[in-house]
Amino acid sequence: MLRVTAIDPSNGPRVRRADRETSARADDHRALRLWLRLLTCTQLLERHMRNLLRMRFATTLPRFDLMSRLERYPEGLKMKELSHHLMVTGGSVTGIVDQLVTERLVERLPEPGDRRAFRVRLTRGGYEVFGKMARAHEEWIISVLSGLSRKEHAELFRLLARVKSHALEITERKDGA
Amino acid sequence: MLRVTAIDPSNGPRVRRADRETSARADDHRALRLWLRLLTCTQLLERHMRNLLRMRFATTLPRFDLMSRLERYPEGLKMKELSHHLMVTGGSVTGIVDQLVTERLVERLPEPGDRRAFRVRLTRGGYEVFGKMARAHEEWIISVLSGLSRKEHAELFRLLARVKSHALEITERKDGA
DNA sequence: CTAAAATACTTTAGGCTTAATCTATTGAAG
DNA sequence: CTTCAATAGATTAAGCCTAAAGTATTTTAG
Repeated sequence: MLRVTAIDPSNGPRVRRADRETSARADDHRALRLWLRLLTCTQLLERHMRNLLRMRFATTLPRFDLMSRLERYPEGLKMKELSHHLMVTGGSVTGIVDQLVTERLVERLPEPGDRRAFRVRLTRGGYEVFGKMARAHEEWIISVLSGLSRKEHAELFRLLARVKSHALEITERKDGA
Repeated sequence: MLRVTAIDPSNGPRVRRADRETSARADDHRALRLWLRLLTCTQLLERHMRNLLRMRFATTLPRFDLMSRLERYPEGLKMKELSHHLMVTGGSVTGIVDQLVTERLVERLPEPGDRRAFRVRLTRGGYEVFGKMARAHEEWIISVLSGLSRKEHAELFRLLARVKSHALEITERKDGA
C-alpha cells in the first residue's frame, strides 16, 4: 500500500536520533564536547527547517536562504555578492539561481557597465512566495527556540558572538586573508 | 602556472566570508538572529575542520565522524546503529563504509544469528590512522574554542543543552516518534 | 595600443545527503 | 508450514557542495 505523500507532516526523515554526543565517554574533553553539542543543536534545527520547507512549500533551505538574501536587496545582487553572503562557492549559486529563474521566482538582469556580471533580483511572484515562506519560517524558529528565556537568548547570542569572532580570527589567519 | 597543490595550507576554500547575519536588518527578530548566529558559528567551525582534515589527512568530515564513532565500539557497530549515531540515513553510511573498506580502514564482519546484518569495525590500521587524526582534530577544536573562558564554556554548554532538549521535544512530537 | 593579469560567471567531476524503492532475511500469525 | 509484515542493508535519482578548470570581459602595465 505505502500511502506516503510528500506533504504528510507526520512523514519526517527516517533518521531516528541518538545524536553524536549522547554517548560521549567520560574522559572526552571539554572543548570536544562543546563542539559536538553545537553541531548537534544546529543539525537538529536545520533538519527541522528543511523538513518544514520541503513539506509545506516544496522547497529547500539553500533556495530559501538565497531568496531571503535577495529580499533584503530590492535592487538585486550580483552572483559574486550572493556567493559571499551565503558563504558558498559560485558553482552552487549558479545552480540555485538557474532553478529559481526557471520557476520565475528570480530574474537575471544585465549589469550596466559590466558585461561579465548581472544582477539577480526577486520577481514580483518571488516576493509573494517568499513572504509566505518567511512568515512560516519565523514562526518555526520562534517556537523551536522558545525553550529559552529572554535572558538566556541574550546570553547565548553573546557567547556565540565570541565563538564566531575567535573562529574568524583563526581562519582568517590560516587562510591568509 | 597555477601551482596549486591540494596540501598547501594557504590554499583554503575560495569563499570569503560576509556571513549570513552581519547585515541583518534592525527589525529582524531575536529568535531569527539567534538561529542565524548559531548556523554561522557551526558553519565556520565545520569549514575549518573540513579544510584541515582534507589538507593534512586527505580525508573528509563524514569519514572522520564514522571512524570516530567506531573507535568507541571495539566490538563494532551494525550499519543501522551507525546511521542512528551519525544522524544520517543508511545510504550515506553504505557509501562511506564502502570507501573505508577499500582503504582497509574498516572491515565488515558477519553478524552471528542475522544474515541480513553485519558488524563494521575499525581494522588495526584504522585505529592507527584514526589515532593521528583524532589528536590533530582535538588540538584544532581546543584552539578554535580557546577564546572562551572555562566559565563561558560551561555556560554555553548548558544553554545549548536547553536548546537541544527543547528541539528534540518539538521534533519528536511532529515526527510522531 | 597591446599583452598579461584579474574578475565574473559557468562547467565539470566527485563527495555527501535525502527520499524512495528494491532485495534478502527474519519473525509472527494463522 | 505458509503467508505477510517488519527489518537490515543496498541502490537510485536528484539536490547542494567543493575544487579546479574553462570562457568572456575588464583592468592594468608597458
